[in-house]
Amino acid sequence: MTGATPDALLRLRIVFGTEAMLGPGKADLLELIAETGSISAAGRRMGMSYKRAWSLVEVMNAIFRAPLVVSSRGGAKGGGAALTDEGVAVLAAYRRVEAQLAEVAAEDVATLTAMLRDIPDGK
Amino acid sequence: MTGATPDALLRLRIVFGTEAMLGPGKADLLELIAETGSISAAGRRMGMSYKRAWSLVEVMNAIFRAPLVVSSRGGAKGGGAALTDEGVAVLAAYRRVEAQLAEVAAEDVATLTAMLRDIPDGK
DNA sequence: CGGTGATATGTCCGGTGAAACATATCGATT
DNA sequence: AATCGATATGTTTCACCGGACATATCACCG
Repeated sequence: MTGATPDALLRLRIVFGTEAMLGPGKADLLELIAETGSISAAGRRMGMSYKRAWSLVEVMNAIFRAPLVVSSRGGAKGGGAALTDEGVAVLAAYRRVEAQLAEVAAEDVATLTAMLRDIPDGK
Repeated sequence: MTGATPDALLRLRIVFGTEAMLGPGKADLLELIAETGSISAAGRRMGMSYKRAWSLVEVMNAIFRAPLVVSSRGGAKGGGAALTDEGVAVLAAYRRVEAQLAEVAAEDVATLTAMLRDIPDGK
């Protein structure tokens, strides 16, 4: 039961190059980092190992000119992480596209759903 | 180098249940089956084994009430496959959503692209 | 009736990505 | 200086997906 992402009806991935891409996983992670102020806490909430969460952050920071996440070690609470302005902007852009997608896709998705054999779980 | 899909800027996946989903791979496959009249030819074009192509078709036919692809064995040319009306409809719906997505996402995608470190290949 | 070419399926095997485990490091606070 | 919690990173193991093979089957046509 990895249960990575609950189950969004529409999953969007923005592919930049061969390696660089932004999907639901990284977006959710960004959001949770902003919310929790910690990479590990964010990863925990998503049910992924700290290692994985951290490596995703590493990738994101690598593909963008400016880092999306800044982190600090040590200190009273051990450390922490936060989104930079760029991180906030990237997350916002992704969410915006997601929302607009949901809007324009609604009709066709309804059509497709109606053609399905059975509804696995009343989503 | 599987190189399934060259590199679409926007990859869309419509998730129905836990197993049932429709993404670029299945959509492209449907399109190529319609075009070639053959599962194996379609798979070949996409650089995938016949087995894989066939299994994708199997899944699609399973999750929808009516099969999207009908196939026949034997005959002068050995056999063949074609899309049903439902198959055509599903493909059309998917492509429509894709197109609309590209439209509404253009601006934000441009923003994100501008924030990237380097352009891998002038896509 | 045998050749043909594509569908239909099964098995095996290897590579890949992720999980699991293991540390090392840092620095404000106490 | 000792503690604490989170960052930072390496290594090893493992499960799973997909590719490569291997066949069986079918029906039209020459």
